[in-house]
Amino acid sequence: MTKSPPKTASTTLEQDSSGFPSGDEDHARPRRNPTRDRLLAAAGPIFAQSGFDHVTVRELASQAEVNVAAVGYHFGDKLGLYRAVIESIRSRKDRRFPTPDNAVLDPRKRLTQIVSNLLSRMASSDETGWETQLLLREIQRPTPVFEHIVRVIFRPQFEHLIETLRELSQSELQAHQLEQVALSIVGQCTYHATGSGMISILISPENLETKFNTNSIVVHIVATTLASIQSGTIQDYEPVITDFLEPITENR
Amino acid sequence: MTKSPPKTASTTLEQDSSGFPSGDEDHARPRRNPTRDRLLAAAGPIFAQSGFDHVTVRELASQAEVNVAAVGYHFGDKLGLYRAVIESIRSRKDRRFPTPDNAVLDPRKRLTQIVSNLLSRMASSDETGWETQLLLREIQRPTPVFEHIVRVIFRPQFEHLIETLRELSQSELQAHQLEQVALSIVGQCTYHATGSGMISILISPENLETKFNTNSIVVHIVATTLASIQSGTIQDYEPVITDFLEPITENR
DNA sequence: AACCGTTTAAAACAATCGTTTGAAATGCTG
DNA sequence: CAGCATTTCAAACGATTGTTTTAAACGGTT
Repeated sequence: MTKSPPKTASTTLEQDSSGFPSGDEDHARPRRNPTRDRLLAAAGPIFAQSGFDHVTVRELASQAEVNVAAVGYHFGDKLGLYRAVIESIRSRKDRRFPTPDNAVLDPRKRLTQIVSNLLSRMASSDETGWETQLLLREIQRPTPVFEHIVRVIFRPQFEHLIETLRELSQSELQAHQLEQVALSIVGQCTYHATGSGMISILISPENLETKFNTNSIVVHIVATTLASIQSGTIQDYEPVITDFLEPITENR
Repeated sequence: MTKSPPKTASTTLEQDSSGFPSGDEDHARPRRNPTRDRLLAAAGPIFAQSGFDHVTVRELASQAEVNVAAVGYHFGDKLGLYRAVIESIRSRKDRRFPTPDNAVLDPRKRLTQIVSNLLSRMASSDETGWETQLLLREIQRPTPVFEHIVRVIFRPQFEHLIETLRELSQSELQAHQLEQVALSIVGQCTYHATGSGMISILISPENLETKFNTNSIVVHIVATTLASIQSGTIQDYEPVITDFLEPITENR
């Protein structure tokens, strides 16, 4: 009864559909604490590698060289620590890419840059890689933090990608077509990251090294994207394929 | 000591790097047994929905209305039951698609059929849907069965897709380019299946229903694929994008 | 009906999970 | 140094996991 943890546990029912600060709270809230920081720093890569469910608090505490009870004391529970990791990712991203309007660049080069950043950070688990991998795991197996992540992290990047595609298509594509192209890009990048285990079995080792490294895949994704959004292609093919489609599917 | 389970547990170290029959074993091995069949039938959709790790043997036994000990008795352990589910998928697939050479069809229509089958089976979890979803989970989080699945289930479909793309490209693309295009297709289908939760947040509800149903996505994927493999497009774009790429990435 | 191998059933097993406890250690203010 | 809040620690809690145990029920053969 004599103790008062700095953060209450998240066992209480959620009042705002996400356990994150709404923006108008006391700033500098994450107080400097050696064990708290050590735990927070160690938790990110561990969560990214194994996913929230498969990570044990004992593994977190062991890697951070703190006591297991430190998780409950500083973050309420395991999910609270996970939320703090997500928040650290967001604040770090905002600090590094404050305003993503480098609109002066050639849009084709900008698209290449987006894809390259996306894919290279997904590929290897280096310093910045674990953040992207953690977000990837959130797509594959959503936690209670999922919706919050999509709104504050994914949506801005998604709209930035769509804006780049809009310039490239010279306003010839409708909004939903731009969204489809954007999702195709993200989907291909995601697949090359999560499906690398299968790809390395399906592709011959020599081609895997020379033709399926990160740069080659970036070139392929950007090339096919540019080919598909150049004038007329999608519009020309759509009715043909729709004819193919109708006789083989019965529902909808 | 008086009992002799039909299947020994897989606790012994693996002798063949996969716990599956090598092909020259006694046929008709899966003997008819009501509780065994009931357990096997119930396990498939459950594994598909939650993944191997998150499924408890008590949930399996409860859904199948059998005792928990039946898992250990008939399949050795939980992984043995999972292996039996995989084997049932494979044998069922071989029976339904004995020889996939419907080469008389228009290759464009054949491609549309492949994508439509892939995507529609990924989308909904109906009778045939759980099989594809189980294989999807295997890609996202591989179990000890992963490599076996890739070799006996994924590789044939992958080569069928590549063969169709080869006909479409009229031998203008190299082998690795066909593989890249095939992976792009599979990647987009996979993403629309696994990332549906995120897509439904990013896309407006009206567009989600009219422009992002299964058929619309099939049309878009096939259209962009056809656009990218028509003569000259990839070859024309590759050097340009490679120039974009070099000044922004430093490694390799 | 008696036998016997096969199958089922309830209960318990050991291990591990997230979380909590209560006391000891620490840090800071007076 | 005394006093007190904060933080750390080892230990244990209750719940849940996959698996095993032991006996009862079943099914076919003699």
